[in-house]
Amino acid sequence: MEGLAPYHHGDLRAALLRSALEIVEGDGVSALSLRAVARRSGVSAMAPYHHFRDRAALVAAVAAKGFERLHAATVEALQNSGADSLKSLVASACVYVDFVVANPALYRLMYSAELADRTSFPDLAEAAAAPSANLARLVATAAGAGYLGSVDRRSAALQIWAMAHGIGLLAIDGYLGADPRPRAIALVGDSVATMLSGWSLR
Amino acid sequence: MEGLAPYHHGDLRAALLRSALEIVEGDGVSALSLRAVARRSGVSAMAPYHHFRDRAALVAAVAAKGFERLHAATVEALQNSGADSLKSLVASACVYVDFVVANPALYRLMYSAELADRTSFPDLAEAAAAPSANLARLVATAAGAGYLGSVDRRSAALQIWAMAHGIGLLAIDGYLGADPRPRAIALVGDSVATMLSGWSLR
DNA sequence: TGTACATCAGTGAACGCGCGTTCACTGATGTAC
DNA sequence: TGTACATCAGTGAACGCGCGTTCACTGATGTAC
Repeated sequence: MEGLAPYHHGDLRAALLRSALEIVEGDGVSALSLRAVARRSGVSAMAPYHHFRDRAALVAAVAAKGFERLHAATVEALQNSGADSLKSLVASACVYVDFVVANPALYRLMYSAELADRTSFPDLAEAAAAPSANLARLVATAAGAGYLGSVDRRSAALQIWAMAHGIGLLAIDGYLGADPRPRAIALVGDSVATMLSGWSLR
Repeated sequence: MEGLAPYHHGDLRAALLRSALEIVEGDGVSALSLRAVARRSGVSAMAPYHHFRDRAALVAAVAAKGFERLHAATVEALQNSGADSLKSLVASACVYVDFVVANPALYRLMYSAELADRTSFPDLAEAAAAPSANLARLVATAAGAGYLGSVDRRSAALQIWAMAHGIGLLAIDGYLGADPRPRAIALVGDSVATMLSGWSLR
């Protein structure tokens, strides 16, 4: 408690998670190891084992944090937009892509193959479900307003999600040029609007 | 030359590449190492260095092979489809997604972050350009047939690509259920058709 | 046709690295009495 | 209020692993003469 390196950290778990996010954004998913996280947190290599069962648990916790942030960003944006369901869908797709571009390595981690099976990580599964549920709600509202024509709600939601996912990934992989953010956001906004107008004809 | 283990292999490079593809599809990108490739080819651990400068070169060569296969699949499908540009676009998007679902780990490798910078791998850059060029051609034809309205060709191509990319990835990541192939193909076909009908209104 | 020799494709041992994980430990914390 | 003690969060040494890469080598191939 004298300011320098007390034996007990206080909130090491949170600190480890913070370090993990920094490592991921700085050097990519492959640089994320328990030892690296410990090192960056200024703690012995074994300390993380008191907070994460193994490497997979750490990775899952980081991914869950990512989904929480993504969800929070979307929710915040929706509070500032009106009740118009087309605008809400477009806006949240734009926020989604903006998140991807702002957190490329984290987003890749959230959808990395090593986390494909989430049955062992219920917290991650729960965190990942929130954005989906949000989208489903927006699509249902749009359907109520007649934007979906006869199109299945689940299909509509998947197509919007896939488009945002795809544009975000292409952007961070360099296929949209050196400064992809404005372009990616414009593209996803356009495409969601196009899909809704296409569907409403059916 | 007596049938068993001749000193010189004959075509080790091709054999190594074949092993690499098997390893990737079997155990994922992270299992792809020079040593593993040598092991599976029944050759000493150092032999691959005569054919690939380092691990990155091997990975790039595998990715290039993937793009070649993807392109070949698309080209073949187009020969069997008619001249209708809407049908051609829908068909090649379906073939694209089919390829992704059939070669999940290879597709992930093709778009992995470690290959984002292709300036050091001109062969890979060239292989990756072929599918894009193909799509651009199809979009140009569709534009000529009035399907694009006033929409920019490059934007249209990017949106179609992003949709196929997104749906393919969601499929192989398990978001489309246990047997995603039919569902993924139906989704991408629907969505491309929707986009074209949406655009033609503008 | 034979031979010398350059070239090339493979071998095998060895190195240093960072990693995950185990183990026995020690210092700090908080609670029961 | 004080003290004994259980609990918990951290340490530090050690292990075995697969990896990329280096190095000096050797056996096979093919070509010049």
